[in-house]
Amino acid sequence: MGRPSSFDRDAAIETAMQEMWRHGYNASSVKAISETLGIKRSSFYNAFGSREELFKEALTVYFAQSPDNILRGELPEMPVLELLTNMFRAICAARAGDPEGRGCLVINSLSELDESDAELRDLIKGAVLSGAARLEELLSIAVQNGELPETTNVHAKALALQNLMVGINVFSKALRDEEQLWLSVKTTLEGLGLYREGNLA
Amino acid sequence: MGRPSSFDRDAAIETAMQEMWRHGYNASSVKAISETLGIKRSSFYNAFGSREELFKEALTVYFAQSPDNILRGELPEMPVLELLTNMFRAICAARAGDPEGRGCLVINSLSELDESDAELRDLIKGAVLSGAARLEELLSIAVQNGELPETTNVHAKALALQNLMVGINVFSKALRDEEQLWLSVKTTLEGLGLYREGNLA
DNA sequence: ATAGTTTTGTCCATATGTGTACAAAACTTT
DNA sequence: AAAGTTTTGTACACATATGGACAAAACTAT
Repeated sequence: MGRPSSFDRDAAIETAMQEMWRHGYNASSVKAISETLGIKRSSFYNAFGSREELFKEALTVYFAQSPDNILRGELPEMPVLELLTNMFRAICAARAGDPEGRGCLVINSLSELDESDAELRDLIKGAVLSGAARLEELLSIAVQNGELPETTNVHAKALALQNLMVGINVFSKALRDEEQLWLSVKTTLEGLGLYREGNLA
Repeated sequence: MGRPSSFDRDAAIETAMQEMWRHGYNASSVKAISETLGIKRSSFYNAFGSREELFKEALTVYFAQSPDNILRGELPEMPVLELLTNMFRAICAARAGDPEGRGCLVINSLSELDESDAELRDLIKGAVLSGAARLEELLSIAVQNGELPETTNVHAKALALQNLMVGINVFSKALRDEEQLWLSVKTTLEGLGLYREGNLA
């Protein structure tokens, strides 16, 4: 029913997400994205409503493929500390491996968005803070599992971990070498008593 | 000689720096800054040459008042670890104390700038990497002073510290409470064996 | 006061960017 | 084929943004 769309909506979101990741939210104007997609702005507005709505859809796509997505979905059967170590190693690999050095879309947005985009900013803030909350849950599980001593201050360590994660996502833009990046992370993890050798599963 | 400027150039740079800090480099157009300063764009170009040149001058002003400026100037007479602990505490206080939650101008720029501003991006990258180098120097001094054991891997710890610093400057945009922010930092510093109680001098 | 210098206001051309309006195009269903 | 629906192309009105040109304004030094 109705005229069919000339483009694949999902593929368009993926492309738009890559553009926003590359150039940032504000630099990704409706005009620019539309031209990248090879569609008219009228089609853009028709398909996505607004740039802000598209960004939200792009975020969902981003989350699904992000190296820290174990902070959102369900957990694999694996010791928690091994899981965390693997996650951090995966982040280092992804950030250093990106030839464009784009860092993390979410963290870039946290940096970029100011009061003028209050709603999006709060969305991003929420994502970051819930990441910290999730890390705290994971550490609590590790305590229950006997992977960590009962005396562990899981709240403090979760905040430290989230800070480490935010840091690496931005630091990776300046420090382009994966070994150095990982050294930085591993050193911190070891200091926190949270580093575990593990299989790269 | 010649017609006198209608505005204070230094004050204008300070104001422009605050605007760029608030809204980011790209959002700070020549038009916007000129209007904030209450001058015409012709005066802007005449006084500063270009937006990029003004940004460089703004960076100098920023560095001078940044809570991490001990990473550039000369060192106060103080144990190194105490100095570092104080610096991190000062960063937490500054970031949490900023009602606008602007984070750090340099780190924001590292996040924001992409290939299209290659020169500025390299400038910022350099600043961040030289921060890491300076931290490594400081830790080496601490080893020489006997504040740290000879076996300390100063390179690894310096990278971890710089990562911590980058992290806190961005994380502070989501985590607005100074106590929580400091808890995150203190936990990491303790883990690295670099935390020292000290006077707030 | 006159000559020289620098800043400033105004105008230009051009490009980008937003959001809406509306008719033509391209479908589906009956 | 006709009616209904959705996408698309084109146009409009407006604001933002860049950077240059150039004359008027506001000073200093002679």
